[in-house]
Amino acid sequence: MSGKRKGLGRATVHDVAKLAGVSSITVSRYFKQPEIVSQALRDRIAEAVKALDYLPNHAAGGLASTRGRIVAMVIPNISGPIFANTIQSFSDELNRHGYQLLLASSYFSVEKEEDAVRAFLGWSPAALVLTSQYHSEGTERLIAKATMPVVETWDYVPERKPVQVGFSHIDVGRQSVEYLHGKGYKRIAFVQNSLIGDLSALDRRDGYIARMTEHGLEPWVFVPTQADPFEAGRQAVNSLLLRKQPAEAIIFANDNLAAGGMLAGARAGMRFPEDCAIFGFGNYAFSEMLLPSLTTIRPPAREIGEVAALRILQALGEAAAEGPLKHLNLLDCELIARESA
Amino acid sequence: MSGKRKGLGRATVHDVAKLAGVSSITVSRYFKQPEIVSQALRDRIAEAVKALDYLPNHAAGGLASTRGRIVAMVIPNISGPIFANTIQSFSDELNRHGYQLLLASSYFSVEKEEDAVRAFLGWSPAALVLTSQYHSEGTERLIAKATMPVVETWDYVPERKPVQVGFSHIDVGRQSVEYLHGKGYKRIAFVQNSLIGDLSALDRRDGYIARMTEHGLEPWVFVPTQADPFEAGRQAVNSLLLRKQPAEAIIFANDNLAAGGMLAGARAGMRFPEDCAIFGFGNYAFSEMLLPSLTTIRPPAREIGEVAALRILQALGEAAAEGPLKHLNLLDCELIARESA
DNA sequence: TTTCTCAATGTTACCGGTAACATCAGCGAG
DNA sequence: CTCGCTGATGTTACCGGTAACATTGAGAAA
Repeated sequence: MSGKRKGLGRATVHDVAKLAGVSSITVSRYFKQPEIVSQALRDRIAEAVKALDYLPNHAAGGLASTRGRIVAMVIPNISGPIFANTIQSFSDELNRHGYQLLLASSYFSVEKEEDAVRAFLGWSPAALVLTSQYHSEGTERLIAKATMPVVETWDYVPERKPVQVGFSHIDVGRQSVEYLHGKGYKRIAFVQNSLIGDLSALDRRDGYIARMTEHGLEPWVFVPTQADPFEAGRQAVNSLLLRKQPAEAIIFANDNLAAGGMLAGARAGMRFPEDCAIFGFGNYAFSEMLLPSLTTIRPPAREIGEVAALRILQALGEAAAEGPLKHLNLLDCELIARESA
Repeated sequence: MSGKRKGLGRATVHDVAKLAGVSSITVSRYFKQPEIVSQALRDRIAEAVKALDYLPNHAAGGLASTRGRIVAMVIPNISGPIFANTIQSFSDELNRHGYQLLLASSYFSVEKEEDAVRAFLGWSPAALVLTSQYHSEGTERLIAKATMPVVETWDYVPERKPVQVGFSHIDVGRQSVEYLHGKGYKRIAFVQNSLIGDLSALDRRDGYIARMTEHGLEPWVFVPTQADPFEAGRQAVNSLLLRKQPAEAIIFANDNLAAGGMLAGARAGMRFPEDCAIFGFGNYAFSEMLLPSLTTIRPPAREIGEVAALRILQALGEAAAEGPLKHLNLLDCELIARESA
């Protein structure tokens, strides 16, 4: 009932200290390094904490120690079928160690990404996580100057300075070709997604082109004009199959397109894989529920989140159990052969 | 090269102030209320900010003003098919107004939820968002004492003190019955999910039971023992259809179960809806891609996020454009009639 | 007994902003 | 010409913790 400034009205370390008859720093130590506080004081403090319903103010703590327990992540989207697993596992692993997740989405826009990074840096997060290796110049400058660990996920390009946790999209493209080629298919087309900005998908296309060429086969890339993945898939199937020399197999840039294509084809009386083999990417939740179930490549979404969190915790000195080399940063995709190819 | 405490090594308001030849509070005002700073000083400050690459430290600002620009949200899960849209739209709307989202998942565990709430309160978020009306006692106590706005989502029970933004699960159950009853089905079964903890799903079941009873029909609830939704669906279909008096229609607690059931049935040669009508809940991404496409109810996931954000912004005085009553807090679900029922 | 060591605890100042109040210049009214 | 008011800017202290250094006391070593 007096202080000029109001505060939040909550109990502070000082209140706890007074009640427990110790100094405030001891209360602070009770939380950060309980082992250096004597049992007697620990008990008294615990009692006071409970009596006052004390909750530490992390903003104050972070300010004083210049190392908050927040980790910031920018991801293209939350609601898409791809990244949610990464966010989930990343968040869980962090929470387990007492860190909190600050999240924003970029929608594959490097400008939005930069805005988010700028806003996040204001919170001095303990670490910063981005998606892919492609950023704006501004972002590059910010992360170059950043003092906290920076991790790039969903891509693996070890030459870059930030730590990478991901996989090679180019190899995914090659792997898809390899699988279909091994099954005897020759006229293998690739359907790109029309989503502007997802640069990594273009890497997969490049891998496809490279491997096709190595096999002496002619690459055949179709770029849908429809934005809706469903419609785009239909468009691709119509264009690639209703012709004299139809495609024998189609690699879609993602499972959404593949499903759209298959569904359009099925409703038009086509049969897969008899009329054409279908190959996707992403292993979305529905992929195994389709008829025929979709052959695809599962990106290590969950693993990326886990390993990224692990690397960050290590960098922050929370090393914990796991041996430092239990995981490598280059993760494997899993080819899931189902009915469609 | 001197100060006892190191700081983050970044430029501060004081640095900017010195360079611009003003006092630090003026720099602070430049950011919070530019209109009360003279044009001359604004220019000088802007220059200094750019020269030093100054980024405001939000932790310090939040501490001093006791109102940070962080909003905390606890949600059952991120990677499931349901909540991602809510998170996405919520986060987008907040970002648009300069707020950041702090996120944690509870996995339908009220204890985990309480842990998250406790951790979040330490950041003195500007607002707190929870899912559903069911919490632990500890959580109830915490939010009762909380000074910031608290919003509960995905449920609408206006009697409660926290603001609600959601829909009535009981009505969803009734609505499902109504639709099938209107199509002439009598032996309508309900397949509950076995996911322990999702209390709202039980409300849907109760709505089903109530409406069935009102129609003079006998409720018929099947509880799968399998945890995997796919397997659970199969189990339900086998149990409900391979009998003398098979079910004519089945309402599944969610689309995952429905899809699992339909797929199991299809592979066993059953035809839907000829042999049995199938009705889901959730309108998951795959639901329109199934063969037959799934009749279901779309919860207003995206709208919940938007309205929750709007309510919070209003409570924080960021009123902004939207008239206060443009949205109500009780949102509508959309029944999507497709092929399966 | 004296000195030294080390573990337990306290004192002080500071992290980077901003609320509250003070000051000051310019200007119209009396 | 002085007074009072208003808008622009500055001073001071404080938000709630914790780093760095100081102090204390008990037991070990001399």
